[in-house]
Amino acid sequence: MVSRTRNRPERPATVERKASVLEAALNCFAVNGVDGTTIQDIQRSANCSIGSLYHHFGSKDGIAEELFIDGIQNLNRGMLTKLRRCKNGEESVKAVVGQYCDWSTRNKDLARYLHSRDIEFSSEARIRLKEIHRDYIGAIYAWFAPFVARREVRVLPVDAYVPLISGPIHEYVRRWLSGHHENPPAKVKSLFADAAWNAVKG
Amino acid sequence: MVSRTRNRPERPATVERKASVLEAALNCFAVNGVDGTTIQDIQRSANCSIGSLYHHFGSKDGIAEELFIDGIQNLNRGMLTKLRRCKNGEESVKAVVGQYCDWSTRNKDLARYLHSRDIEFSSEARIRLKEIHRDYIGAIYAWFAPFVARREVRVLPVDAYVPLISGPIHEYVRRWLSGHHENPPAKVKSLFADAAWNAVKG
DNA sequence: CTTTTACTAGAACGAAATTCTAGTTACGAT
DNA sequence: ATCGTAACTAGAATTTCGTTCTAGTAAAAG
Repeated sequence: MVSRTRNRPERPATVERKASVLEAALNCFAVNGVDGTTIQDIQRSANCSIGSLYHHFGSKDGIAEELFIDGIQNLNRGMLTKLRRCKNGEESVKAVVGQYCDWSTRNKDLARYLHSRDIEFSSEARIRLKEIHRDYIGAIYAWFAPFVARREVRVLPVDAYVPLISGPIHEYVRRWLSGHHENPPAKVKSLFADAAWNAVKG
Repeated sequence: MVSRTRNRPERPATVERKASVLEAALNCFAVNGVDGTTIQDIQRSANCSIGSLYHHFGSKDGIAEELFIDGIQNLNRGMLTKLRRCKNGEESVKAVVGQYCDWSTRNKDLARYLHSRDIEFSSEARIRLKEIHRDYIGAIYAWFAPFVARREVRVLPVDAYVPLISGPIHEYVRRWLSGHHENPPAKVKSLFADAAWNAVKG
């Protein structure tokens, strides 16, 4: 477990195989849920052996964790890239909402999986996730700090910004992903973007 | 499975036993997570036999489902009761936020469990949950309809109300329950209540 | 060319969910 | 009151499924 993640670079075949396993796993999870998916399902779907799975991921939860972490990082990266093209507080707040809509629509299965929280994370993975979250939130706050400083954005308890800006669209998307309502996020994007800006503007 | 749920009323001892199993299960889930809890853990903790568990609940997921459904209904009931004491749109919207804070604080383990989504629901349970949700949402909309009719509350796409009103506080509470921030919901209750009202007032 | 290490393979193992068989207890009908 | 039936309890037997283990093959390093 220790030696696997350090040292030598992975062979090209390894990178491919790991990617194909994660893809296969996501498909299985999307169809049968995490618990409903067996190691054999993944192994068959990825055309590899059990030994290979365990060599690369260590456990079933290991696969689930890596998929989860990759997904979060993909989402975060996209968000920061989008954000850094914005010129002011209003554009930024609205971009957060818009990007979340777009990403979730483009990556439905992955979005559903990230919402599902069906994974028993190892303590290592939990620590890793905390780090990722801390770094991400740090970058986000750093981006918004100037807008708050010049009172473009309202001063609030730090923990309140994310819920106020992203809470409604998260809730909407979660419901949409589980089939609760008709309109795809694109249809309500600007409504929620306006509401978010309204909630935090100075 | 079919005959169990119809026909004869349950004996008093049965009601007690089922309740004690659900309580035991919630404790185990809170400590070790759903996956980390074995049937034996529950069985020992509830002082009953494996046969008894399977007689009453059919499976481990059956226990998890019933706990989930009971929890949702408890939450819904409390919300409607609170709501029906309100006199106007503003009071109602703010009551939704306040009641959610209070309930989650009073029932931390259950709230965490409801947020966890760690359950593979059977199709029966999924249908049941849809029904419950439909009825609940129906009652909520019926309550708010008059306020919308007289433009106390803004006219919006139906699917937007819940996310706009409850989205932020849901997000906040979810983060609080998983240890992300300091302030208990009570501390930010009025902030989020005001924001919710602001988002939907006419 | 040899040695080492990454990687693949699938049979064997063990833990935990579920099923099965054999009961016991409550309760309505006769 | 007692008989028959269905609710309920019990825990051993079985099955399922994640994980480990042993035996290899392919590829890179020396």
